[in-house]
Amino acid sequence: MPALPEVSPEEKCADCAMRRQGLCGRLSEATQIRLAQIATVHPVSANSHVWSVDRGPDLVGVMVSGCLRMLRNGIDGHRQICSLALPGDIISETGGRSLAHEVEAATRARLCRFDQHGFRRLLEDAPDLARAVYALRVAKLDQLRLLAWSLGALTVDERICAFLAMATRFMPYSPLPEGGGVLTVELPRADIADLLGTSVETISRITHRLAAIGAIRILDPAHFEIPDLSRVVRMGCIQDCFDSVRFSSSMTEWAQPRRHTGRVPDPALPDAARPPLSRRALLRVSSGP
Amino acid sequence: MPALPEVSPEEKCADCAMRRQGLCGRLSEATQIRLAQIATVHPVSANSHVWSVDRGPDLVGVMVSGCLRMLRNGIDGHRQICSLALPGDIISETGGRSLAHEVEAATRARLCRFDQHGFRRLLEDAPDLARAVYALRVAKLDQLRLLAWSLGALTVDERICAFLAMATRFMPYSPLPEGGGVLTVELPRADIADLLGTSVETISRITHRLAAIGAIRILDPAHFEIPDLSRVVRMGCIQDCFDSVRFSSSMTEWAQPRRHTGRVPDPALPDAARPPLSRRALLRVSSGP
DNA sequence: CGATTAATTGACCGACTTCAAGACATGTGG
DNA sequence: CCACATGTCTTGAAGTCGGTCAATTAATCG
Repeated sequence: MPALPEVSPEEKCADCAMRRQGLCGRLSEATQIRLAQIATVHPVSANSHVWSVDRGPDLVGVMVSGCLRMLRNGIDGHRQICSLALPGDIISETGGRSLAHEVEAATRARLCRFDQHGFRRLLEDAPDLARAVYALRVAKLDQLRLLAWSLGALTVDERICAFLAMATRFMPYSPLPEGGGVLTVELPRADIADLLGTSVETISRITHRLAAIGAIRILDPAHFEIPDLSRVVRMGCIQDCFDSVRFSSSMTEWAQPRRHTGRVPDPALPDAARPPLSRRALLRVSSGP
Repeated sequence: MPALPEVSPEEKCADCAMRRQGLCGRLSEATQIRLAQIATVHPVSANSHVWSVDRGPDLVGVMVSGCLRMLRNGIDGHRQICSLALPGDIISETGGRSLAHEVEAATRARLCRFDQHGFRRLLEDAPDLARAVYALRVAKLDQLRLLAWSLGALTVDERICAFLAMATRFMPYSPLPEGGGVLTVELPRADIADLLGTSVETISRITHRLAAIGAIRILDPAHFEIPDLSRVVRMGCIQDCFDSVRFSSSMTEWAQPRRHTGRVPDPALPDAARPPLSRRALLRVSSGP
């Protein structure tokens, strides 16, 4: 790598899509700058192994783009994804005493990694960072409870509906003028299956069954049109928590108000950060029913 | 209630079994005393409703004895227990934005409740309390990951073995001189079923199948003799994490060393805190093979 | 354009749920 | 002390959801 000119911490984060969301979005300007000093962005290719409890060094950082999967393998190769790390989410994997699991890239991703010791020091020193980390952890706990509940109490059909509905909250979702919207599921079928405790075949069968009854339209394997989101929410039995479960990618519901930053926040940014729909999907959408 | 004589905070906790375990066990003497000032112990009868996300006021406290279940109902009455609160565990349920769930007493229990505002103030003021709460939350996250994994990746048989094995870590377990030990499962079958995402019938069938192959002996519905724990661990596919997952009831593995308290810690206390085996179970145990 | 991977579709079958009834323990009141 | 009621646990029989295996189609990429 050629030696780049020195970049001030402020500039480093200037064009980062996650600057006002997730972990960083909950930090004061001052803490953000101090964090930037110990941060480096790492690109990660899809399906690459990011960390494992056995031999990995400690890993602390925040997701910038893409998606990681935290999973645990069963004896027979049966995998269960326990958590997804989405843009804005904090990654904090410390070796040693913990449930054995691995962290892999589900898609191509970028991870903003922090120096381990620097982060620990900053954690002691900056109460807003400590609070942000704590809040994100509490949110993850809720997400995990939801997952455990759906795995234990819902049928596969219901789980898939619940997933599709929730995915509109943490994955690219473009509302359509006629109502409803187009959901871009950035995960391959195998990962959805491993998350929902089922098989790719069942996912396929059920999504097509959902399409048959008009609950969704399958534009292509990664794009679903949802004409009536509330219907899918109901089919997933998550009416009671659809709005209240929090994801770091959707900051609107977080209790803490946005701080005054001295600049006018750019409302277009969150949408611009999303990858555009594929050509084909756009075609199918614009030539809708 | 007759007016009791004033009790100093120190005396209040003097004979509490959880004094050196769980949340309280991780606090400095000073913080413990300050916490005692805002604490009151509440007995809870089995199956009583302790809290629900809808209408309950905020609830903060620590389990002293017994067991609570945190659960979520499905549309058809299908319930999933997402977490168990065991002695030493912190209970901290704040209303409002959160995954809708309920907290019920799985057994007769005692809950040491803290004044909400006092606790929040103490949390800001005492870093050891904040650390303890954080550590317990991280542990719960691990437990929940384990649950999600077992629900998604394991067969029912494996889940039951994993549960029985883990239960030796967080429920009364008396090692026997000949090796193995007797596990007291304080939960009724219905709760085990709701935790493992199965039915009481299947639990019954599989435990008896396990007994048939000699993996366990059923002394009575609540007492299982486990001749070879490592075998059950292997059958539950949790070799890799059996020792490392932490529970507040088993403090030995926690990283933080016990603080100097000025008294010799009583090694008999943890065992004495456990309820004794029933008469019948003792009979069957002593007249073993 | 072939080669590789991902997604779909079909057929089969077995594990687990469900429904229903029996066994067992515990408690209550006469 | 027994009869009766209640709740928990166990056992049996039938039906089905959903996983596995195998084959086909579609998408992706040198």
